[in-house]
Amino acid sequence: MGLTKTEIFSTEQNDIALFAKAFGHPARVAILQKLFKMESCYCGNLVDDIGLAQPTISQHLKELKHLGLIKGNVEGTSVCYCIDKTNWKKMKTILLQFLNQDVDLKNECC
Amino acid sequence: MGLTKTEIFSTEQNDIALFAKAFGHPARVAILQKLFKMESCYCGNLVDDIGLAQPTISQHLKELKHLGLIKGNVEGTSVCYCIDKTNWKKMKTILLQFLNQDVDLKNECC
DNA sequence: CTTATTAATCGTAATATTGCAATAAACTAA
DNA sequence: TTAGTTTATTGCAATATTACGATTAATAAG
Repeated sequence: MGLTKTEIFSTEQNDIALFAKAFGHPARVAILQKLFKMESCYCGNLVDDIGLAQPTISQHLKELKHLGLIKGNVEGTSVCYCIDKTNWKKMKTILLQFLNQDVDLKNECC
Repeated sequence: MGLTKTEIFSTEQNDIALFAKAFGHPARVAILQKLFKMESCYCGNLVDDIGLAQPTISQHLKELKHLGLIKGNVEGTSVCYCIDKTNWKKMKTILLQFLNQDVDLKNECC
């Protein structure tokens, strides 16, 4: 199989999983952290900073872009990437609600 | 390859990725949500609630337990699962810091 | 036009993940 | 002991992910 049965889960559960999966690889975590620092907007900078080949970085960028977490702006032969603040906030709302479930958890059953 | 190059990333980046990966599947999201509701601590309840086979649920539980997010308590032939609040808080601290990076992001570069 | 630069895409190999049937293990009850 | 209950483990098939070399596409510079 290797095929997730998305149809048996709610939209919310699938959304949480999709966003979490985006952060489920250290390269994508590193890319996002660099973009937040605003020091390496260009794809080439990310390739230099992180020790992965250019096609690999490009692939990770594509995933993040597809999820809407980053935006890419073509400048000549370069592409400037940055965080999509609006979508980041939307994602945060969804994930924070999930992470903060423990606040109203009183007792542990075991 | 299919092999993540963990050695080129920081401990923090790998930790974020590991926890996020745990939430990267809707079945594990569903399991945790159920455990927070305290209605289905037993493995069998989870199997009934979520529409996946018992070995599959057992496997997801094993991953969550291995990460320390849940605890399992044997009661006869059953096993009662629940959230490990302490470790959940630790995980939250790490992920929240990552998710809240946008608060001091002033301008977008593109 | 030619060459250089930068990033995306293609193709492919290797590893990881998901899912379940079959089975085993551990305990309970009769 | 035997039969039933519940969960874990094993083994396997199918899909997904990760990574990169080779190539392509697009633009810039000469």
